[in-house]
Amino acid sequence: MAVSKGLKDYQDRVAGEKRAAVMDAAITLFLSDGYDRVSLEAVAKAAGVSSATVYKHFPTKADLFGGIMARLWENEATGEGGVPPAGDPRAGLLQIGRDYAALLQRQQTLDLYRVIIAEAPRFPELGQELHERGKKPYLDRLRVYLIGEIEAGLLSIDDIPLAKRQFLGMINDVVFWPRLLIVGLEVTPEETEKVVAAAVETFMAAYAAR
Amino acid sequence: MAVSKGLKDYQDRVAGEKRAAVMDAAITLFLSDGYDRVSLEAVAKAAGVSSATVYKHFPTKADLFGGIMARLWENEATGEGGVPPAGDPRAGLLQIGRDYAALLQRQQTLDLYRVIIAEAPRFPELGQELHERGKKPYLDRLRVYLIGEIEAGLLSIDDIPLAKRQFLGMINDVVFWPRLLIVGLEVTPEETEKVVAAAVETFMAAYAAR
DNA sequence: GTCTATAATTGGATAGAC
DNA sequence: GTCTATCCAATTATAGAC
Repeated sequence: MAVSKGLKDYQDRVAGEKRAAVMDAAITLFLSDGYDRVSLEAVAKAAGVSSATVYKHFPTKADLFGGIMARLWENEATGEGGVPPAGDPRAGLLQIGRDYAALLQRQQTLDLYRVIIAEAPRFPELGQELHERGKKPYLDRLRVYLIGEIEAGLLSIDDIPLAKRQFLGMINDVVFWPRLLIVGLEVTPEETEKVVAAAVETFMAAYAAR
Repeated sequence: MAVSKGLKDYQDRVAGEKRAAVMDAAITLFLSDGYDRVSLEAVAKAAGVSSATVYKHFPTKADLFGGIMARLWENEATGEGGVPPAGDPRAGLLQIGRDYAALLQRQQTLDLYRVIIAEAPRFPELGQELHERGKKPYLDRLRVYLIGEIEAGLLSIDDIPLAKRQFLGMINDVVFWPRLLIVGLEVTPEETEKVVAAAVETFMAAYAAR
């Protein structure tokens, strides 16, 4: 009994390790090559297992792909930074804008968006989920923050959802969007900082309470 | 002689028609399914020719894909509308913003961006070209227009390239970007108009000459 | 659970007849 | 130029031994 229990534990541990290895390999490959160009044999090879093992853990390629994306989002720190204190709109907007820009600057964010955009017609729930997990945390943070500043009498905003998107859009469209089309395009930290600061100024010009 | 010349003309005409049919079929398929999921046999079938004929006109699948994208851009009317006259910044910005939003609203624009973003790592020149052909005409139009209004003393802008991107970014991020992730998401004409108008107001708050 | 070996299908690309 | 028929490589997925 003790022996067979020990054996089972061992098998479970190995299975867990192999499963993790498969997922790690799949993440790397899917993010760099896209869904269609990745064969499960390539995943198996990169993970150091046989393709049959891959199929034991993930019935189909689509299941593997879907499982992986969920795991990637777990790793993403979404609520990082929290909501800045009210009282200084420029400072608060700068902080949120910088955090957002930092997320957009990561290579993994770029690869992830590229793959999900490509597969959105075939995996609609993944596109939906990336939108929720990627952008919404910042939209939510921004909403709470803006309401605070409005209550403090420092900002005056009619349509808050629209104002939020304007702010993030001014950043997004320079720092992230072009890099999806032009591979290898670099945006320097200085440029990023300039863009965020300019977004804050334009936003304040429109929405500062008079 | 006359006969063989007539025969050659006939063959040329047929070849041209088949070539056009192949390109039409390929456009439809590539835009809806993406590069990898389209087989050349499917293209041949949809075009009503054999796969060997496809290969006579386009040596490789990549050649076919590249040839098609170039043709799509020819069809796009890029400079439409021209530069609005200076004198009324709100009116001019509204016009350019509406034209831009209209381009972004087309299904074909969405499909094209999706496919090119997905293949940008493998076809870097296509991503570059889409950026030039898609966004740049509006950036150029906007630049010329803004300079006119600045010279007329109605706007005051330090960093024109940045201001341009802010304006288009405020539109783009609401009207286009989310639709790449959330398939089937509709943006109504009313919403679009509201977003464009709001972008104009925010822009004016920041850049109107005092 | 994991592996080796392989089945079954499909894809890109070509040879040769007309 | 176009077609039929086909080659060859790669891919998803499974069967059966350990």
